[in-house]
Amino acid sequence: MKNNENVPEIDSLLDKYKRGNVLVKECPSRRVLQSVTSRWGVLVLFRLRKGTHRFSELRRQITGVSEKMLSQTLQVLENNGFVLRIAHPVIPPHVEYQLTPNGQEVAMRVEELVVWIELNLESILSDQKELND
Amino acid sequence: MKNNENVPEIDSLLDKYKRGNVLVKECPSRRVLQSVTSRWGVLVLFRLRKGTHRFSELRRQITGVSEKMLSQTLQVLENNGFVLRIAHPVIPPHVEYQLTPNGQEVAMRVEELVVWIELNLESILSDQKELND
DNA sequence: CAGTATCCTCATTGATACTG
DNA sequence: CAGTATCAATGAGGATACTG
Repeated sequence: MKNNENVPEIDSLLDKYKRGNVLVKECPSRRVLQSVTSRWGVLVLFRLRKGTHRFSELRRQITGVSEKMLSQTLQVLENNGFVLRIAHPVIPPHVEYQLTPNGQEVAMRVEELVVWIELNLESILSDQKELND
Repeated sequence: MKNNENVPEIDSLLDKYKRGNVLVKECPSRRVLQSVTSRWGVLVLFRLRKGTHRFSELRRQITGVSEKMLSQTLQVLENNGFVLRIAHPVIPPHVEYQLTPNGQEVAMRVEELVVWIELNLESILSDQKELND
């Protein structure tokens, strides 16, 4: 470590390089990207674009998701500041989830990707190669 | 099964519902979406937007990806018709990867998502909740 | 209703070594 | 160079039961 010169400019360059570059393993942006593009993350963001939803609504609308995965996914998105969790202090519990401003921004872009795929599914499927055994 | 009337309209409705709806578990579009938003899939698509690249180039540029995962990811994207693989019959081997027209379309949308995250990283990080132990 | 806790499985991933 | 093959480890994910 001592024979490695600690040149300020290099540190600064490295920081800049790492700040917003998903191609760099250590860059935080890659973590954020993964939370957004995670298996259930995409679908939750996509669904919340339509507006506020309760836990059980999301659970029913996103076919195949388990309670555990949904709750976990929502927590990650909440921790990243994309989803807002609003718990009404009533019995039985009533919790609503909605997008934050940043959440709106990413969800908008996620939606464009999703919608393109949905609309072009036939074209995509016809291009797919057969995977025999 | 016999007491379940096979009404054509219902079948047709079901088909339409399943055709391009990622929220439905059985819908092929969800598989396609996952291949695109997979851990390394996003990064490969993002990188290939810049143009054709060789295997080893991608391997070096996408920090942290293993040979196995890169090759696997490229195969999936190729099978879905998003990536074109061009192998030049020379020794040593020379293989290039580029986007297909459909690949360009998805990659464009992936890029918008990625770039937004990169540009807004600071805002996102400042919103993040602390996850102590 | 909206979760959490626990246990368990198997798919994804990585390290290493080898090949046309 | 551009992979494949093999094995080992991690963690994503599911089933079930329980709780404020």
